[in-house]
Order: sequence, then structure tokens, then C-alpha cells
Amino acid sequence: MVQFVHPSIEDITLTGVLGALADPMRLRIVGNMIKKNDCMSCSEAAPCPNMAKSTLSHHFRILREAGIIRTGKVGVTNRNVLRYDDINKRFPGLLDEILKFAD
Amino acid sequence: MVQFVHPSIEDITLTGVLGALADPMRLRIVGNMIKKNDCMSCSEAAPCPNMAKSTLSHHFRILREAGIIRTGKVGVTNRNVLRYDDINKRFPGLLDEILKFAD
DNA sequence: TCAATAGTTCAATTATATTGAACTATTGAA
DNA sequence: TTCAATAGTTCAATATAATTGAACTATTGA
Repeated sequence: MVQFVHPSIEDITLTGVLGALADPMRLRIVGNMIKKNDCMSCSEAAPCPNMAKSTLSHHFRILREAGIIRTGKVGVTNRNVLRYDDINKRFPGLLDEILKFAD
Repeated sequence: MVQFVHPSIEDITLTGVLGALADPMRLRIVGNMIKKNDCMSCSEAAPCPNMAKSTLSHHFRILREAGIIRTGKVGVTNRNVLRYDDINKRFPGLLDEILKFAD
């Protein structure tokens, strides 16, 4: 059984958040998630269809370990949710300010 | 003679800026520069004294190529300036929002 | 029971970061 | 004018991180 690692709010770091969002693919994943305002599977949130699923899995892990998303497994699919409130508690306004400029 | 590369405002990218600031050392360099509100040499802005100068030089190049600082040479020292207005023209408010959370 | 689905993990390759050593350009003093 | 000191850059080597195909795991539905 896979156990997902999620940092607590106080363990979310600024450089961790910036580093996680510094990749175009991950920025698009997060952009997709905030637009949908709902949980998404990894393949739903995938930034491009031709990406290896191991790479996609890697990107979700980076986002997860930076504290940006929370992942749970329901059946065979992952349910990924943006930790919007947690990030805003830690760094108020930061996420919106960054995503404002993400195409 | 060393020629420094500086992107034009429209070539500054969001992921470039985020990636440049995603490193604790570079974040401290930029934090130091905004506090001083003046140009600084590389060693003045150095985030810690025990860092190899080749590493420091590398970090300044990342910041430069991301469009965050402008470097000129005066005599034997570099004069590094934060491209505050340029970044604000490209991504209004972003830099302040990020630096607000940098210790 | 068994194939399909949605991912994870592993191993290999590739790319990026870090550092010491050698190099360059400028200054200031003898 | 020479020459050592200064402030970096560049290079080469190593260490760390990203990408991907292949094999694996767990769950569902026929």
C-alpha cells in the first residue's frame, strides 16, 4: 500500500513552494487544479498528454512534498486537491499572486 | 573582457523568476539587495562567508539570466542592481509578495 | 479469474549544482 | 613600470536532481 507524505502547514517552506512552482509543467498542473476548484486525478491534471506517467508521478510527488497538493487514493485513481487554505495560512496571498501570472 | 547577459523585460519568465528565487542562497542575496536599496558587489551580497566564490558567481549568473539583477563591472568589482522596476513592469507586485515571506 | 486501469518504483541516462584550481582584468603601491 | 592583491570568471571533476521505459502493485469490472 502506498502511503503519501504531506508536510504540516508549518513545515511548508517558501523556497519549497517556489521550487515546486518553478517548473512549467507543475505550474500548469496547479493552474488546472485552481481552475477546476475540485480534486483531480493525476491524468486529469496532466499538463500534456505525451508526458511519461513516471514523470507525471514525479511531478505530483514534488508538489505533494512541497505542501501544495494533498493526495489520497480512492479505488484505482488518485484524488489530488490543492492545499489552498493551508498555503494561504502559511503564506497569505502568495499563491494567488503567482498564479495570477501563470498563463 | 566579460560581457554579461541580461534578458529584456518581455523575456523575463515567471518560471525563470520563481526558479531563481527558489534557492535559499539566491533568495538571501535578493533580500540583501532590496534591504540595501543600492548596488552591491558579489561579495557584499554573499549569503554566507564560507561559500566558494565560483558557486557565488554561479548564483549571480542565475539571477542575472532570470532578469532579476543587472550586473556591470566598475574597476575590479561587479555592481549588481536589483531590476526592481523591470520585474514590476513584467509581474506587478510579485517580487514584493515573495520577499515579504523571505526571513 | 483475469484483463484493464491508474498509478508507483526501479534503474539507467541525462541535466544541473557545487567546488577547487587556474585564469583574467583592474587597481594601488614600491 | 612592474608586481602583488583583489574580485571575480571559466574550466573540469564530482555530486545531486530530472526524465523515461520497464516492471510492479492495487483496484475495479466483466
